[in-house]
Amino acid sequence: MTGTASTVNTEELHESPTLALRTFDSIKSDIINGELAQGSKIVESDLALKYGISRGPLREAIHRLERIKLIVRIPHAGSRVVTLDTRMMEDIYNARESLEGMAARLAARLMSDVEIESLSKLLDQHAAAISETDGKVYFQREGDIDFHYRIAVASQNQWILEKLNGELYQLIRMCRHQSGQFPSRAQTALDQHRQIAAAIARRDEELAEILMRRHISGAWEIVKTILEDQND
Amino acid sequence: MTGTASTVNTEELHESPTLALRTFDSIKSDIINGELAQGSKIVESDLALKYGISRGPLREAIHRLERIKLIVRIPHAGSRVVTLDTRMMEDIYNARESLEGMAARLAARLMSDVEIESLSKLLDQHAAAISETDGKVYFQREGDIDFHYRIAVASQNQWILEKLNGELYQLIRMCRHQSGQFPSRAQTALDQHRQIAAAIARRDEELAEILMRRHISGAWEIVKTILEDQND
DNA sequence: AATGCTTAAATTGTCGACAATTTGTGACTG
DNA sequence: CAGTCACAAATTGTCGACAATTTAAGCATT
Repeated sequence: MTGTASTVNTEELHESPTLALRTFDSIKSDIINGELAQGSKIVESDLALKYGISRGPLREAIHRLERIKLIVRIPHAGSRVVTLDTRMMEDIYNARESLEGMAARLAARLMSDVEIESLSKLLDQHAAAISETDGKVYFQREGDIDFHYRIAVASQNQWILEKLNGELYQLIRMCRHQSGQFPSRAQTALDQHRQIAAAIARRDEELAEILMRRHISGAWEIVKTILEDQND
Repeated sequence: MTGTASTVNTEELHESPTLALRTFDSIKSDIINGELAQGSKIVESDLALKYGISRGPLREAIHRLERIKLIVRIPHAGSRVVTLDTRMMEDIYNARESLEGMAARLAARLMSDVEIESLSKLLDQHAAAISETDGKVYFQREGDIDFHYRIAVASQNQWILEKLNGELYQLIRMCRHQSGQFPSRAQTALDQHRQIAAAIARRDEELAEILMRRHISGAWEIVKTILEDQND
């Protein structure tokens, strides 16, 4: 670990060894950024042409996108980009709450002292970034996910890590990206992160889980009102 | 809902509309039943021949099996049937504990009165089956999962339901099936199920979640010792 | 005899063409 | 004029062949 990066790029940097995986990454970005609109129909031959590959690997890419719920597929009837409604996001946030709560509990049990130290430094960097930009931290989005990502890794639970990082965070990124700017919650979020980190440092599994769950359910309350205001 | 079925078949009964999906189901059964041994190599051309299809749909089936973790895949290097070690099962049970805890909480909040009544009747049927067979309930396996399945449905959380039913339960079934007979825990399990159902009927979200988590973590302690004894 | 390189076999990745299914269109009938 | 059936277009599902990559085996070299 270099310790210099304030944001961790969770994507693979080295080119994927297969066409299908590279295309999967491309389409994933296009969906998250909104270049492929929500609910728009996916026609295999069109996309194959657009990305310059044949239908075989493209189909695999689509299947992988279905796996992480960015695409909805119906046999013989084709596939569409997912449409994020409030109902679905509530499911996501509830699942995230329980999973990350467990992750925080496990992290409190298993994290090494040097990891805990490193986590603390990460939060210092976030604090610095907040005061520098006077609360309008642009990278708060990624920085926030960065903190949660570290907890997930520290849990040493592969299943949970994979679901959070590969699926839930993607959907949350997409939702954030396509819902305009969020109110600057950077300072309160950081405070809560600090409390969680402190509980972990104290090896207080119970408290770490409770604080993490409260943190996420609080975030959901905000997102919920935004989504509801949007659709009225 | 008919109310007559004591065990719910969670698989699709009507033939799947596509070759890939049918083959997916076949291979899935073969893996869970142990006809395809853990860790054995999967060669696409061989399996395609065995199931009488071409490599295209077979590849899709394999991808779906990878998705639910019954197969592990490495690009260009082929795929193998998963090997269930203690480490992995611990991840599974920890994830299950948090997810089903949340499901029980949501069920306590959202379940309709008639659903609660039906759940109670299901437990009566389980009790009858236990006394009939004098504790040696053969279908306890499925019956147990049946109860948990109902809670997952009642949570009305699609994401959680899909992960539990499509992924975690499959792995647990496979683990049970390939670890010989488990000690008859039918009576204690039923008692705990009754307590959970009672908490749900009382709309006590907090208690429902706690009891469900305790129930599952207790089950893990048993499974854990079995797995450890096995590998020594 | 052990190690490293070269080559051959086996296996996966990719492609384009064909078959099966669904969806949309339009004529026909009540 | 509404509803239904048949037909045609578009799209997905399936297949077999070819290309790229990994794994293994065999040979030469130290």
